[in-house]
Amino acid sequence: MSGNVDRRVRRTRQAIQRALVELILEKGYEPVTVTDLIARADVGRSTFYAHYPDKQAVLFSALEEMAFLRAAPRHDGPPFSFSLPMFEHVREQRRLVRALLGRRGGRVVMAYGESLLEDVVREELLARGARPGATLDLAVTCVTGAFMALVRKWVDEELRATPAELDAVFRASVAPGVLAALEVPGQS
Amino acid sequence: MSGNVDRRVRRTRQAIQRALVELILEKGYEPVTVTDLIARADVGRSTFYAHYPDKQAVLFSALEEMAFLRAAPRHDGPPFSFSLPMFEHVREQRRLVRALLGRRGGRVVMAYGESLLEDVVREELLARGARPGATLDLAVTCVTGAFMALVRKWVDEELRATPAELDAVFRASVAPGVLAALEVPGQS
DNA sequence: CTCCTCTCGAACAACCTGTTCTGTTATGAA
DNA sequence: TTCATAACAGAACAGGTTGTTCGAGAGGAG
Repeated sequence: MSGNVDRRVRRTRQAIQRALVELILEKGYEPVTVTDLIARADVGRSTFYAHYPDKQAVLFSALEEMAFLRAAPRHDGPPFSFSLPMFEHVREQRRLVRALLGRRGGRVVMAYGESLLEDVVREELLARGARPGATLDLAVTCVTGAFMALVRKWVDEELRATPAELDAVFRASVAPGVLAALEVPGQS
Repeated sequence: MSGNVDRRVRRTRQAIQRALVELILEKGYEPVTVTDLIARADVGRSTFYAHYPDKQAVLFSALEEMAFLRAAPRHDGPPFSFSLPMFEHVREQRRLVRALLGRRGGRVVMAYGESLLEDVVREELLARGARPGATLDLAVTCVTGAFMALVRKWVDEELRATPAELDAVFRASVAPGVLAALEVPGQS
């Protein structure tokens, strides 16, 4: 009894989520219709609405798979060391991430992903001694914006690079300025 | 004869664009229908399709007003000095920018705005002596991503700050790292 | 095996789209 | 001012999507 739910329910939800990812990769998020989804998932129309109120709800359920954006940061190593593991994780789940965060993805998901990452960044900066305030908020936005932009372009294959290269340029680009602006020591 | 077009044409197109901006601010881009648009603009259905093939075409026509993202950078002052004038311009056109680039805006416009800004950033870095290559591409993405993230949050009023504050934190956060990573001197 | 949940598939009204048509009005040129 | 014409309004249209409802049937839990 995985998850304590009927096997049929698992099968149905999984089929719908899988179908959504496939269809987003083919046509982008917005053009995907519920009719497309149930055709691809081979599921009855009423069945769909028994599980999800609309298309967007499927999106959010698929989002759980992107929980790596919530990974707890380490505060002892070099700054923003969440970066390398995340890029590696993104590479492993490239299909999913491209569907959700890539160019063809929806706007809502991007905002959600950004907010997850913001928490990670803010937490690390606070742990390193930054003081809460407007400047911290701005800096967090910069760091998050830069990282997410890299991820978006990377999964869309507008950038060709290895996780290590992405990580190196990302950290080298934002860490010095941000840490100095917040008066935080570079290494612990 | 402004623009050498029939006055009725100007009136119609303007009304439709204005209606789109209003409706995006009220409900977001995606839920806006052509039927909404023509009702708000008080324009006949056939008239709409005589001017635009679809909703998205209106969006792109409104985009022309955001040409300030294409402003030519100066290469003599401090790095990334396009930032302050742009933030000021954004403040003046807050309504429009929020509709197009803000949370309720569409994904396509965001990509378009990002690509405009990327050109500006890349041009400046090349003028400062950076060498073309993968590292430059990554750095440009970081800078652009950080800037656009600030703009998005600012117009959506998730950040409260003056253009000068935004400019200061933005430049302080990204300039040192990026210039160092590209082996470019800090000041000319 | 039995019961109950889940699923199927059809049918539905309501909405939106993009096109076509006819008749009307405003515009710019003469 | 007059006038030909380009632009407009408004209705009607087929085709597609949405979200709901219903009864019949299949599949899993116990």
